[in-house]
Amino acid sequence: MTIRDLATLDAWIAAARETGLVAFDTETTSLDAMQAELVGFSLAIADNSKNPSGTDIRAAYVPLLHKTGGNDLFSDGVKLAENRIPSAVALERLKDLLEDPSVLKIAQNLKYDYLVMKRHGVSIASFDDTMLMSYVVDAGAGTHGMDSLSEKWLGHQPIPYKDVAGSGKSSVSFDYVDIDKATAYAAEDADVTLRLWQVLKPRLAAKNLNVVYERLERPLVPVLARMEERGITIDRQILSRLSGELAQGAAGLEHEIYGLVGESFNIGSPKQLGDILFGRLGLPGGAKTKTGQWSTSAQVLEELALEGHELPRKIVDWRQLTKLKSTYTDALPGFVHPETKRVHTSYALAATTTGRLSSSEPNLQNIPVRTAEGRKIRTAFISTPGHKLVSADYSQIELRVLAHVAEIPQLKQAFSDGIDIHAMTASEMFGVPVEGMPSEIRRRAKAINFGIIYGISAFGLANQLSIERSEAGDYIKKYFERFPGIRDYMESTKAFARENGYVETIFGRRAHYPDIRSSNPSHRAFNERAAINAPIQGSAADIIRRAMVKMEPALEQAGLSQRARMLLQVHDELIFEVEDADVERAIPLIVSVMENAAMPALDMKVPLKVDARAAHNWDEAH
DNA sequence: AGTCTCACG
DNA sequence: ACGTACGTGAGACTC
Repeated sequence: MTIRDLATLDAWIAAARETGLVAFDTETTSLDAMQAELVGFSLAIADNSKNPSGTDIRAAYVPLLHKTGGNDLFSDGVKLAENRIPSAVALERLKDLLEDPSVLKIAQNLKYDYLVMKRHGVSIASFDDTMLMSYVVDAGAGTHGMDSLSEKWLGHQPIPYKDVAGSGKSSVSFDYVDIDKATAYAAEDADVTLRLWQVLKPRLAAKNLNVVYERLERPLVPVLARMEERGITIDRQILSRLSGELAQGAAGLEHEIYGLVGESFNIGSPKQLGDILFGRLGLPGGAKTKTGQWSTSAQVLEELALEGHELPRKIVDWRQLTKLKSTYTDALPGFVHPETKRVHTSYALAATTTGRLSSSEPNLQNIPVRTAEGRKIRTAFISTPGHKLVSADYSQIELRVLAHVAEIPQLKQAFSDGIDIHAMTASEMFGVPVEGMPSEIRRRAKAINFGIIYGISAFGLANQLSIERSEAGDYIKKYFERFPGIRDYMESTKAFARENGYVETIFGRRAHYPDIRSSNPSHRAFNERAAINAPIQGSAADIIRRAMVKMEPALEQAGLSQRARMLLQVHDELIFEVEDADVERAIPLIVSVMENAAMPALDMKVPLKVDARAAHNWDEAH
């Protein structure tokens, strides 16, 4: 039903207070929570007040800002629908409900609604998120959007959004959807959300996953919402200047490439490039892509360059410059918010199989760092006047997790003693002293350590080091002789995954691998490597999640919460904006929270180490 | 919409 | 004999 008068809204809110829980959903003008205007909201209530898990659910939609009428009515072409509660009044009532800690609010992807409401002055307290509940129960087994959850658990397909607002060019924002259609759609969403909660709540408990949900997932929602809301400043002048330099560099290379080839073509087209390199010029092809074309990947081109060809190097360089230009210097300014003048990424809490976050629109977890050219992009991420950016990152967190979970004495000892872990690995394997270790030996040991984390294969290691597969196989054999506990750990992880269909992190988070028993050997091997990696990557993800949850209370207690603000997370790194005068005090606190993030719940047998520094921009802080 | 490539941890 | 290093998101090209 549609709620159009205050008395009815009050009655619904009173009913929600009776049962102590209400499903809630916002309807807005944008998928981007930082841009979205609230158009209306829906509520769903389990009617039987003595039995909130009952199936007797009613749902309603409260329109706030729907527009109506045609171009003939007003010069601006719109008029607010009249048959509704004045939005300021409805919002006031809604605020009372959402901020009431004695009523559990249930939403699907709550971070979105949380941000929208926060921007309207409402701070939601006491909530559950069905998307996160599904993620905790089923990470790796499908997506966690409402439509797929409804299909999966309720056998019901909700009204598609495009049936309400249209699609493509003819689509309209939700404020132009008529109220009856909006009600059918929005009320159903709240209804489905409540039903999903009723299904998922007992499943969380049955699988003993409440702790993961309550300590690693749910409390992160407001933390991430605040980070997204704060955003970070970028210097558009720096990006614009870099863009010009990249354009010049790319144009020069383009000219040289056409000169060497003898004609112009689209260098950005892998198809055309492959035809030129391996057809017209007759260069020896390497790997093929899955569609049977010659691969033109950087690795292939680098090898051709090593064989003395002049062209591939220039193509690699051209690719690098155009990548930096299109993905970063040209795209980032488009993400500057018109009002805040900052860039607000969006973090996905339920996107990865392992428990990592992901970042999008824009992705701020893949800002270049590995090349000098790329790092210049980081100089454009700056602190506001009177502040510094502080970057704090875990040192070797995944290898430390591996040392802990696999209980490897030499690794644990090396981390406790603060020894260079790759040099130690090389020393164990090749009998070379750590002092004066040749860099090439260390480089190989480092690649092996990474390979172990990824579920090593001779093929992958050979590829990485550009050596023969047999030689890579010898390294792996040697490694397992020196670290038999790693091989045991990998084998027992595989066995566990085969037996249970999932693996677990140190906090008990599960990552599912439904295809681990595939009869296709390569498919199965792929799942096995992923299953070996997941507890390591996922445990590291758990640890930084704990650090993020603990960070704000710790800053608050130190009186720094207004002066030191967490802005970004990049898997093993947290970036803060800190007032100049507080940097020296904030850094040790941040480091301490991160280094102790796994305690006291977990008794990590390996110390965690965090490096932190402050500077005016991200490049110098990192 | 799918493919290829490449940016990050 | 398979065909792969683990986890992501985005831009350009292609159909």
